[in-house]
Amino acid sequence: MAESESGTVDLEIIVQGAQEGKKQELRLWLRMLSTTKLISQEIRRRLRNEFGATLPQFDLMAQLYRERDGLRLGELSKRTMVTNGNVTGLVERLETDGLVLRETPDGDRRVTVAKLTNKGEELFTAMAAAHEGWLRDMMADVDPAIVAELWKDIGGVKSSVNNHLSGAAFD
Amino acid sequence: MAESESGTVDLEIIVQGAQEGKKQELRLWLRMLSTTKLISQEIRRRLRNEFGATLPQFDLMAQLYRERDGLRLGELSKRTMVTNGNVTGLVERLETDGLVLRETPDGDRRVTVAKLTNKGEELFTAMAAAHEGWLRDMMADVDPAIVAELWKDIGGVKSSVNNHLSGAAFD
DNA sequence: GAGCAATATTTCAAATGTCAAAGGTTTACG
DNA sequence: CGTAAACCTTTGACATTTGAAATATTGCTC
Repeated sequence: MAESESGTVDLEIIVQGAQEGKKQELRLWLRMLSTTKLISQEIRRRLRNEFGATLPQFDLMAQLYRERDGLRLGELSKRTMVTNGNVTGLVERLETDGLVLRETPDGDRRVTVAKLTNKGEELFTAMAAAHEGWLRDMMADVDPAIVAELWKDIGGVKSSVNNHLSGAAFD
Repeated sequence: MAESESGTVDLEIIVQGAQEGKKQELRLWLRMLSTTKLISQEIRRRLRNEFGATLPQFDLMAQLYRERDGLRLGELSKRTMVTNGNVTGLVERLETDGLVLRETPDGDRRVTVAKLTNKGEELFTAMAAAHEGWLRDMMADVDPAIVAELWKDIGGVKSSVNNHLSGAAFD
C-alpha cells in the first residue's frame, strides 16, 4: 500500500509483485465469494417472496427450459453443478408441485428424463424475466464496458482453474 | 453477434449496447456463479481430503483467527454471511471437535462469544497456508495484472449490488 | 447366455442453509 | 418498580448439499 518515494515505477511494480502481490489471488477469491453470496442471497429472497421458488429450483428449470425434449438426470447434474443425489430430490419436489415430470425412455430403463410441464414453463418464463431485471438493477452502477471485461476475464480465471483441478474437469 | 459490415465502430458499439448488450449482466452473473461454484468445490474437496474439515467451518475459523478475543455469534453470522441459526450449529460441531469454545461474558448474559482453542488455531494455520497455495495454483494461468483488475472491478460490482438491495445492506 | 464391468439413478447419513417463532436478558420509560 | 421494547441466541421445520454405498439396467466378453 505505501509507495516508496525513491523508487521508479518499474521498481515499484517489481517490489509489489514480489511482496504485496503474494496474496492477490486469495483476496480476489474472497471478494468473488462474498459478492456471489451477496447476489445469491438477494436473488433467493426475491424468488421466494415473489414466486415461492428456490434458487436451485430456478437453476434446474432454466436448464430444462433450454432443452424442451428434457434432460437426463445425470446431464442435469452436470449442467447445474449439483450432485446426482441432489438432483433426485430437487426433481422430486418440482414434480410434486407439478412443474416438472419424469419419464423413462423405452430404449434404456436406467435413464430418467425430466421435462418442464406447461405450468413449469409458464412459471419459469415469468421468473426468468424478473431475474434478468434484478441483475440489471443490481449491476446498474457498473459501466457496461466493465461488465464485458469482467465476463471475459472471469472466463480466463475459470479456464485456469479448470486446468489445475485435482479431480474431474468441467467446461 | 453478427456485426453489420456497413456500420462505423461507434455505431457498432451503440447497436451492440442497445441490442446484444441487454443480457450482459445476466451472462456475467452466470459466469461468476459457475466459476465460484467450481472453485468452491475444489477447495471443499481438498479441505475434506487433507484436513477433514468443511468449507463453512474453515470460513468460520478464519473469522475467529482474526479476532483472538473471540466474536459474538451475531457478529460471526454477519461476517460469514450465514444466518444466526446456522452459526449455532456450526459452532456446536466445532466445539464438539475441540476447535472452538463458547463462553458467556459476565456483563451480558444474552451473549455467547466463540473463540478458537489452541488446537483450533493450529489446525487453522495449517489449513490457511494450504488454502492460499491452492488458490495460487488454480489461478496460476491468470496474469497478476488481471487478478488485480478483477479485484477492483468486482469491488465495483459489489458496491453496486449493495446499493440496490431490497432488504438489509452490507459492507 | 452367464458373468462382469460400465452406466444411471436412488438412498442414506451428516452437514449446511433459510426463515420464522420462541426463549432468555437487558434497557428504557412511565 | 414493572412492564414493554429491543437485543441475542436457540429451536424447529424444511430445503439443499455432499459423498459414499446400494440398486437397477445395459453391454460386453468368452
